[in-house]
Amino acid sequence: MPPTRKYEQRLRAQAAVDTKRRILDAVYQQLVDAPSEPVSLDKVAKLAEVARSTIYTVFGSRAGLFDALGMDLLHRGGFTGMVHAVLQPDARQGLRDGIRGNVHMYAAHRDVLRALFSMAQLDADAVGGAVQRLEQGRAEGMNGLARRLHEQHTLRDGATADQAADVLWLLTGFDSFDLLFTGRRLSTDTVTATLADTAEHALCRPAPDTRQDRTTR
Amino acid sequence: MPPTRKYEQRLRAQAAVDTKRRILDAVYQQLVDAPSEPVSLDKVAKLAEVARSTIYTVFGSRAGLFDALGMDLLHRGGFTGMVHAVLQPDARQGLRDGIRGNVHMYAAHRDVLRALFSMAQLDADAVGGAVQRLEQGRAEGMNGLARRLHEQHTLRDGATADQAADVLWLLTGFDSFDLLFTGRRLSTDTVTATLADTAEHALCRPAPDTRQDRTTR
DNA sequence: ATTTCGTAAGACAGCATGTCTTTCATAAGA
DNA sequence: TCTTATGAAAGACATGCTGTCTTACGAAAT
Repeated sequence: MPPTRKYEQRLRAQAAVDTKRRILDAVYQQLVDAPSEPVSLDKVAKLAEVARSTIYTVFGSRAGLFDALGMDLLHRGGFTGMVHAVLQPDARQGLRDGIRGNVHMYAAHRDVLRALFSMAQLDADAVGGAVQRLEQGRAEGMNGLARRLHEQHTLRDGATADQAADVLWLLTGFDSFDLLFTGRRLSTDTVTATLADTAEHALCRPAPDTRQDRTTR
Repeated sequence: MPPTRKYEQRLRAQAAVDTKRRILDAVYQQLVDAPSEPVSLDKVAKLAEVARSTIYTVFGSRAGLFDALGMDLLHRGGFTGMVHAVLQPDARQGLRDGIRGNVHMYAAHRDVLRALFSMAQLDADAVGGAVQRLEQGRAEGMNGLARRLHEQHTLRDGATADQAADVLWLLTGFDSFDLLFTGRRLSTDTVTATLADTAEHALCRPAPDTRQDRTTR
């Protein structure tokens, strides 16, 4: 039967939010503690001090849980600041600041993002649409940046906006970051410098004033 | 008790090799048919027309199977030709030919390699050491190429051999290929051109004669 | 003719997922 | 204060996959 009287939540709604948080934090922690072994909801439930069935009532499914984790990172992980960095008036500076912001964000959540991206590759609907949405936003951002680099006559001779979009898409991807960060054990600053230098040399005409070679290792 | 008399295989050894082949082909096929859903040994066994237990007696474990698949690709996938491409006298030409060979190999086995690499990231010992060995070979190859680019004075001013090795490592990775090939739906030729152009502009002094901008899309 | 070994067939335990039902405690409404 | 809606716990259950083990057969080698 339908509810016979209205019933607005106040305190208990907050409790529900807390439960959600505890569960999300538990998955996050589980991935940080054991980055390269499979996550079972049983462990997550115990870590969050929650019944395993509660995960299902709150997130609907395993995929829903990881989808929520992705959205959580998207909102709390500094994505919005990065978007603003890319959108600043000077496209060339936007390129560098965007890459820097990107790398910092990737580095801060490396293990969790690695798991999310790999899961998405391996099992299409294992993480809901979180990764897809995230990547689509990045694609649009890089297309826009490429167009603005072109409009501001920053691209080198022979480079088109389309080509620039491809290269930017490549160099701002999580995998590119991780290939250098984890694969070559470079610091975040060195990764930033490497990616930014590569992008500028590949796409832009020689800089008028800025020195663009990384110095630290 | 130990074998009481010597017993050399001839015909049956060949049959064993055939069985092994059928199983490896079945996993390969399974990954090509359903690239983004988990593989169960049950399906593989049915596809290979083999008892599931046979997979264990032949490969020891699930990880052993995928490890063998990786080794199989390494030997039959054209890796050796690629190594020779990189090692030719002219380092700069080795760079371009190496990238071209790399991309062709990645494209020919895209789905299977995607699965192997993602599995390796997600679960450390899910594919044995196949991916690690493969990647270590690539790392050494790129270190050597970077050194030779440096010795032949091909690197642009301000670029060191170490930096070149980092960038080459990045641009010859499977993930970089796939970011462009699958993520941007570029053809293998366009991916080759994009990666090679990016590498040259990022690392080399301006080419004396060769035109180095991709034309096709 | 006898022995060895690759393979089939299947039982079994362990673990994870997903669904469902029952129960409890607590805050909101009356 | 009394009732009701609801978040959450607890746990049973079916399903599917992995990994190990045992038994049995048939064909090739001796």
